[in-house]
This record gives sequence, structure tokens and C-alpha cells, in this order.
Amino acid sequence: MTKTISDIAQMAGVAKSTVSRYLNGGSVSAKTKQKLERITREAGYVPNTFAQSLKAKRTNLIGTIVPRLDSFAAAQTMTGIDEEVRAAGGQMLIYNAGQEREREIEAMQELARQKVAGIILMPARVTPDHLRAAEAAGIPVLLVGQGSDQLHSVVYDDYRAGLLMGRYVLQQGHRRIAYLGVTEDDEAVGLRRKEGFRDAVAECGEDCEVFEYESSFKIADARLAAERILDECSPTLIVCATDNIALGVVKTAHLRGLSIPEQLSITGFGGYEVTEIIHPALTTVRFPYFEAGKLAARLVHKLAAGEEIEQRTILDVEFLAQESVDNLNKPSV
Amino acid sequence: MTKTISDIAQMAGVAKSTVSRYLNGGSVSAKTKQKLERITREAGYVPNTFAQSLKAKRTNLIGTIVPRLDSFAAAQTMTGIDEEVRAAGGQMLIYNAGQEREREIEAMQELARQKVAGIILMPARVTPDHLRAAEAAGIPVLLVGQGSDQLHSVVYDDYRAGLLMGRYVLQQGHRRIAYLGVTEDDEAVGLRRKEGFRDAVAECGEDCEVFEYESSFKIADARLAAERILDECSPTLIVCATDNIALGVVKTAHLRGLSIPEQLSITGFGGYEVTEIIHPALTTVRFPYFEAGKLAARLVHKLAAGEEIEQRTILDVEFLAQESVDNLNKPSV
DNA sequence: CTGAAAGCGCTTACAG
DNA sequence: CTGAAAGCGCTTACAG
Repeated sequence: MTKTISDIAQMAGVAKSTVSRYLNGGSVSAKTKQKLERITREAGYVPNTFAQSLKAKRTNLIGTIVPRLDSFAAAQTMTGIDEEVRAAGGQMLIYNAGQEREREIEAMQELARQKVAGIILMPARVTPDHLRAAEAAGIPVLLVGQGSDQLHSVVYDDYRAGLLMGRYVLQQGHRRIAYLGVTEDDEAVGLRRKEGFRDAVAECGEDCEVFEYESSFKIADARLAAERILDECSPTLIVCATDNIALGVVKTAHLRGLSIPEQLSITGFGGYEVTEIIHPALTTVRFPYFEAGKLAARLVHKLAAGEEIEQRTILDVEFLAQESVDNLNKPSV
Repeated sequence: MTKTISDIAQMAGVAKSTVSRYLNGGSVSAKTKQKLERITREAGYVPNTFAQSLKAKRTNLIGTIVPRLDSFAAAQTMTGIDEEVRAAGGQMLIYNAGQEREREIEAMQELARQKVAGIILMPARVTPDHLRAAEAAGIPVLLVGQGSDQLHSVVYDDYRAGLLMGRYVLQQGHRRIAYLGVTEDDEAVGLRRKEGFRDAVAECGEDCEVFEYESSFKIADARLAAERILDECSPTLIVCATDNIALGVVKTAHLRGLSIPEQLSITGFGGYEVTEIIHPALTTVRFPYFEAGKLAARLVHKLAAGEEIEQRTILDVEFLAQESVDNLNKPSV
């Protein structure tokens, strides 16, 4: 049924090697080239990827390992990677780790078996197991979202995001603030953003009370954390480590009948599309997920080609003042 | 560096075929099995997928073609497929068609080349080109979300979704309604939902004005459409063909200072997570995207195994009354 | 420019 | 239960 290179060779009256050479742009006379062109077209010839890969021992596949498929950040990043990989004539293979660290390790092994040209990994945390697996894979592994001294990475300026957010809310007059973060095991989201925020508070000089809380990334958990915060310390503002967490806090505020931002100000990090759609629109910091994906794809291709790249590429973030933070400096009515 | 089956055979002092048989669960004596077990483990042997596929001419890959990566429905469906495919020892390969019909066709050819065991396709519309490509692919193609007389499919009960929505809003007393739909080229979303809604209106018997409008799936377009609707026919309720469209309408309402649902009721279809989070929570119909993905994976595996399945599997939807529809029957204050 | 041959790593009848 | 051999469809030196 499906034609092989031998069939084509026979039909054209040439050797298999000639056909192969033609297919791969090797030296072929104009005449045979023309003939082969016609015949492959008419026969609807498509090369067998496996046979190619078996010989060539590599593919133009880029493996992407994501923590989950249904997150805004992951979706944007994948879209960026896909666009760039496709433009380079390759293909993206997505591996869903389902938020389990072991499956990230497994994924690297599996993708290495499939001889992908490179791997883009979006981990919540980089462990020694990751480093070992990356080493063993024998192919370039590029991190997105988390940095590492051992592996190449594309990261966001989480520290600056926290700093910008801190400066802004302080400048709006907030002095009694709850910071709803996530585990510091997550260096980028849990640690850096908070550090930036703390430094903004420190540089402000004035008295400012900050109550630190922790939640998971889940909206449901964020709602519970918000209950606790409101019961315990009644801040004028809750700074949330991600937009999703902020959405949970917004929900709790609504349920308690608190109006935003008059009675409670709320901020997020991320810049998810939904932050502009909800009312009031959420003040946040936009992270360039899509651009990070495109860049990551380009970099991993370079790595695969043996080129040198920077160990760590830091992408800038953009502060987005919207409507969910009250200005406490305005003259009271 | 990486061990092949020949290395293992040599190390164990047996023939390659014996190793292969051991690996594939063929008949091997207990003694050699034990020996091979140890040796493959110690050598860290991993079979070369390409060589396997080259011989076997098939893989345990399931190809999934999605219109886009960053949609709630697509993400949920992919997650469901992935979970099930993985449980069956296979792997899901995602192909992003970027909302271009031609790329859906391309994807089928490409996936066929890669000898995936089956393809799950989520098209906006099934065209003759799709049917031809599916035919030519020579492997099972299962549709999700849109039905077809030629191909197997898993579809949602879009008609019933529209019917339930229509009955509910009429029962709440709405008689001046805008229906903001999408192109009827999209049979499921554009046509069936609207038909269900229309039939609900018909069976109600009473006078009811329905103004039909059309938008794309984009939030920005939905916002514009909402402007037009509010200017032209001031309905008490806007029924939107998807939750995303509803979000756009909600935004417009907020910007105009209309309170929901008192001054304008709004509904969606889909049951996206965000509909519960926003305030007021959006009344909608929940579509079982995740379950559809799981089911699709099971069915495509059956198809690949040569089993018979129903031509069209219809999944039930669930009406979700939340807060965005006003009850006009309540005694006025 | 062209062809014959070997080989990539595996599987699969076929004998024994 | 085990082994020798052929072959999957391609690529790649090596001669010519």
C-alpha cells in the first residue's frame, strides 16, 4: 500500500541511494531530479519517520514537560513553544506530568528514548533528581520558570514583580497588608516574589504591618486562606502570589459582602486574561508566558545545534495597575 | 553508550531473538528469564522505540488534534485523554491546529505518518476534506464535540443544553431575550444549542421576543456584540452560546454600570471553572469535557483494536443554576 | 553524478 | 525453550 523508497527507486529505474540523496537534497543530476520529483509526487510518497530516525538517531521533535495541561501559564507557554518549533519545521511533543515530580523525571527518560532533539521543562522545583535525569538524558534540557546553576533556563523577574507590586500598594497608602504566598520550595513563585515585596516594604521606611500566610495554588484553598486572613487580621489589602489565588480571595470577599476595592483591596501576579474580565479588574503583574515559550524553543534549538547560550535568561515583567486596589491617600469624602 | 539488544544477548550468552522474546513476554525458561532480568536491569537497557515501531509498524501513541491549547474545553479534554491513555500504557501526542482547518488536515497526515494507533480530533466543523484525510490516514479517527455520519464521535447533548437553558429562563419570567450565538457552520455550538433554545420558546406558548445575534468565540468580539445588543433591543436577558462569550457580555454590562442580574441577566454554556468564581456566579450548562476526553481515549483504543463501537456517543449535560439570572416572577418590592 | 552494500535495533516466522 | 536468518525503510561511507 504505502510506497517505500525502494518502490520509488524501481519506478524511476535508479538506486535507492539516489532516491535518498534526492530526498535529502544531495547531489543529483537535473534530469533524475526532475524524474524523481514527478514520481514521488504521483506515488504520494511519504518517508517513514521511524526508519529515518533509526538511522539518523535524532528527530526534530522538541519535548515539553508541563505540570498540568489546564493552567493559563502552561497553555500560553506551550502555544509559544509550538509556534516557534513549527516555524523551524519541527514538532512539539507534550508530556503532562500531572503535578507529580516523579513523572517529570520519568518524562525526561521517556523523551530521551524517543530521541527528541531537546527538552523544555516547567518544574515547580528543581531537585537533584531532575539534574541527574537531565544529565542521563544526554540531550539539552532547558528550564522555564525556575532557574538552576546546573541547567540552562528562561526565568521571569519574580523579584522585580514583587518589588513593583510592593512599591505600588505602599504608594497607594496601604500599611496593613496580608501576603498570601505559596511554599518557598517553589523558588520563583514562593520565594522571589515575596522577597521583592519585603524589600519594597523595607525601603518604604514607614511603619507597615505585613501578615504572611500560605496557600496552595488551588482556588478552593485560597478561599479558605482568605477566610482565615479576614478573621484574624483584617488588612486593607491582600497581596496574592498568583492570579488564581487572587480569584479565590475575590470570591471570598464577594461572599462576605465586602466591596472591592473600597473595603478590601486585592492583587495578583500573572496577568491571566481573566483578570481584565472580572469586575473590578485585578491589579497584577503581567508575566510574558507566551514569549517565554517562543524564546525557550529558540534556545533549545540552539542548544541542540551545539551553540552556546546564556545560562539564565531573565524576562522582564510588566506591572498592570487595574481597579482592585484602593487609593487610601485620597481625601476622605 | 546506550545498550542494544545485541549487547544484552552477548552479555547473557544467548541469541538476540531470545532477548527479544523475553522483553515481549514470549516463552523463555525460568533460568534465562532470571538472568536476562538482572542483566537488562544492570545494563540499564531501554528499547529503541524507532526500531520497535519500524518492525511493528504501529505504536501505542494516540494523536490528539486540538483547535487551540489555551481553551478551557480543550485543556480539560486533553487532560482526560492523557489520563486514560497513560493508564493504558500509551502516550498522548498533541497536535495544535491553531484554529486553522488546513492544519487539522495536515495533522491527520502527519500523525498517520508517525503511525499513531488512533486520532482524536476536536474540529469546529467537519468538512469533506476531513473525511478524505481520515479515510487516507488508514487509522481510526474519533471526533469529539462534533458529530458526523461518516466518522465515530463523542458529542455533547447540545440540543438539550439549549432546551434546558430556554425552559429555565422562560420559567424565570424572561420574555425579551437576546440570543448571542456563533456561526451555524459550527453545528454543535452554533446550531444545536440555538435549536434547543428555540424549541423551549416554542413550547412555552406565551409571547416571547427573541433577538438573535452572532459573535465569534473571542471575548473582545463578544463585548462589541453586547454593546450592539444593549443599544438596539434592551433585553432583560442575554443568552450566550459559550461561557467565554458570556464573560465578554458581563464585562460590557459592568462597564455600562448595569447590575447583574437586576438590570441584565446573562447566561452561558460550558461550565468553565471561572463561572463559579466571578460574581455573580454565571448560570450555565456544564459540559463534561474531562469525561469526554477519557471516554474518547477508551473508544479510540477499542477502534484501534478492531472492536465495534457506537457511531455516535452522546454525553449528557448538566444545568447549573447560579446567580446571574433574575427571577422576574418575584413580587415587586 | 550514481550504485552496491552494510547497517541502524528490533521482531518474527521457521527450524530444531 | 532457543537460535540463525531475513527483513522493516531508510542513510551513509565507499567506489566508480
